[in-house]
Amino acid sequence: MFTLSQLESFVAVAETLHYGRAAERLSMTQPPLSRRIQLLERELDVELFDRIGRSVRLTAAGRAFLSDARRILGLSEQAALSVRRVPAGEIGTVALGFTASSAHSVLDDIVGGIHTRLPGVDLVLRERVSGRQMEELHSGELDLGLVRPPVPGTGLEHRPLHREALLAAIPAGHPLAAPDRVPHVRDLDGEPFVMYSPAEARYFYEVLVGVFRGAGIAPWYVHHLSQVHTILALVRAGLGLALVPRAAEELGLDGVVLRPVVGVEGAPVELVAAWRANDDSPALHAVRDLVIDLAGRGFS
Amino acid sequence: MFTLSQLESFVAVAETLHYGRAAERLSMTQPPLSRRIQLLERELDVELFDRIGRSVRLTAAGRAFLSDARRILGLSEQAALSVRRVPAGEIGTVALGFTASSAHSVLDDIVGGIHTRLPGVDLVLRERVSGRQMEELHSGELDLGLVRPPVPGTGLEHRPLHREALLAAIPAGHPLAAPDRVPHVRDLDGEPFVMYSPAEARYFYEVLVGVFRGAGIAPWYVHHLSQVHTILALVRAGLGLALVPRAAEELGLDGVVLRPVVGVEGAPVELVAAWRANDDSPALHAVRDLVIDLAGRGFS
DNA sequence: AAACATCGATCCATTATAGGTATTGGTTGA
DNA sequence: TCAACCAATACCTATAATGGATCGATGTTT
Repeated sequence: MFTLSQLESFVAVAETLHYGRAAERLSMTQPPLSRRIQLLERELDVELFDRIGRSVRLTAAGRAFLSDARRILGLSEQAALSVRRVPAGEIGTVALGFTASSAHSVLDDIVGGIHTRLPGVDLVLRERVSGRQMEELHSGELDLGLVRPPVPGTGLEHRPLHREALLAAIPAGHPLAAPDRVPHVRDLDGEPFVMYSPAEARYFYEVLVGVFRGAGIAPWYVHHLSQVHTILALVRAGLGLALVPRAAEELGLDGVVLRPVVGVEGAPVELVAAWRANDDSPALHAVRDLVIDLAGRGFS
Repeated sequence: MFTLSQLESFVAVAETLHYGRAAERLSMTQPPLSRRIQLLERELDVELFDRIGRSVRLTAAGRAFLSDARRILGLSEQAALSVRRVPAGEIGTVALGFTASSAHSVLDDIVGGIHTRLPGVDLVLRERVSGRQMEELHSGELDLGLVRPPVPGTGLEHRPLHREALLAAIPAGHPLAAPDRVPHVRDLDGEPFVMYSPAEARYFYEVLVGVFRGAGIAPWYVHHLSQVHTILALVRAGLGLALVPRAAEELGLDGVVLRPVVGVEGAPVELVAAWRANDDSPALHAVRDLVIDLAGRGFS
């Protein structure tokens, strides 16, 4: 196989059609350049130049090979440059998992921020429930996950990103939705309630169970669902009340009123970023640092 | 800049993840292979492998570089193979000129023959009158021309390809078109006649003038045109008679009858191939030889 | 736990390759 | 015909690549 320096030499001679000047351009003397071209021609088993007298001309084969040589040299230069950008995290692929509920709050900002500040990073987005994300983080199918706590301490690191309040979702005509009415947790006691599924949305289920237990009440669970927009649809249909994260406001659903609830203060819904502790992918580091930085700024 | 053998070594180690086996595959011993990879890493200023204990793993940069390395090696191999095919004429570009009239006879066979028997040759087709083709052959804009004689002897070589008969084009209702009638040249004397243009179709003009002079007749030129299909359109419209090459039968125009004419025997319309005498392009040689070969078989 | 096997890195002597200087031979232009 | 030019050649030197022996570290076996 020929060498890249042979290609460089060939291109230089092909462009100058003068061994002396080509050698000068290559910072060498003319005799070894002649030898290099000869070796390249022997290697390819093809005449690249016509040496008629003291004039040098490309043969048809030389013309054909010139464009290939330029392409190979260009690719090589490109590869050398871009591989240097990998350890800086500017280039790479990151598989990002997210829960359906986080898609309504922080995902837009994260994807947008990566697109503008890490344009060389390819994001692969996968919607998964938190448990499945943990599994796939371990197996390597995911590099970074946006999950609900808790994160088991075996091989995964994590960091809180975001806390959200819970709001009551009330059908528009319902008495609790009256403008002068301030809903209280106790108002939910015994009421029909659209609950999260303990299997597919275990985190929300447990958060709500904790809230109800703390308040000493017991709503009447008429349905168990996992997706916020489905829950709101049932609320609008009048099947019951619900508690949903504040980000549900972004959905802008008519016919449902979202109200703070006395006794459900604070921001009990937490979102954390999780990743493999031993993952040394520079692109992951860059993305993770960016996500944490965005979280610190409140995901403007 | 790195070398291609460094890339080969890198790919071998990346695929085996074992310096010893990779060295074996490269027909060398392990120490110089270690050094090659180290030099490549120093050249790129990037760690390509993690040597943890006695296991070798690709880094993120190594994975990114692997695909580039494979592409560069593949291109190089491809370039080395294809440049060998150039001198055989199997690869290259040939600019082929042709007259409008030859498009109706031999061009299909030529283009088809090149496509099947010289699939690596790119044909650039240009319709030009014969005179312009000669100019562009000299200037290098064309490599091969399908022209009408004569070809001036300065720097161009040529070879006859094809001879064609002239047929009379007669409107369907005309007395000469009657099935039992055999047209004779003298029938054209003084008749309205759609003539070739002496400027744009000089060859046909001169051939017809020669025919009429030999027969001692003088048709009445009602139009001067250069394209066969335009001439036939005027004949169909009843503006006059015409003489056209037999290939006009391919046009299959209704309303016009094509008939042999007594006194215009033989095949007076000649087509020749012409090319630069000093052109050493292998692709041109291959195409020219193929065209001549096809001509010898009568363009089946 | 200790001996052993495995594997990549290092050291060193040898060989091969590439580069430079001087020169030749052929071609072009004055 | 002579001089200038240019690529090719010959020859020598310097640099770099190779291979054998060995080291050091890391798992593995008994």
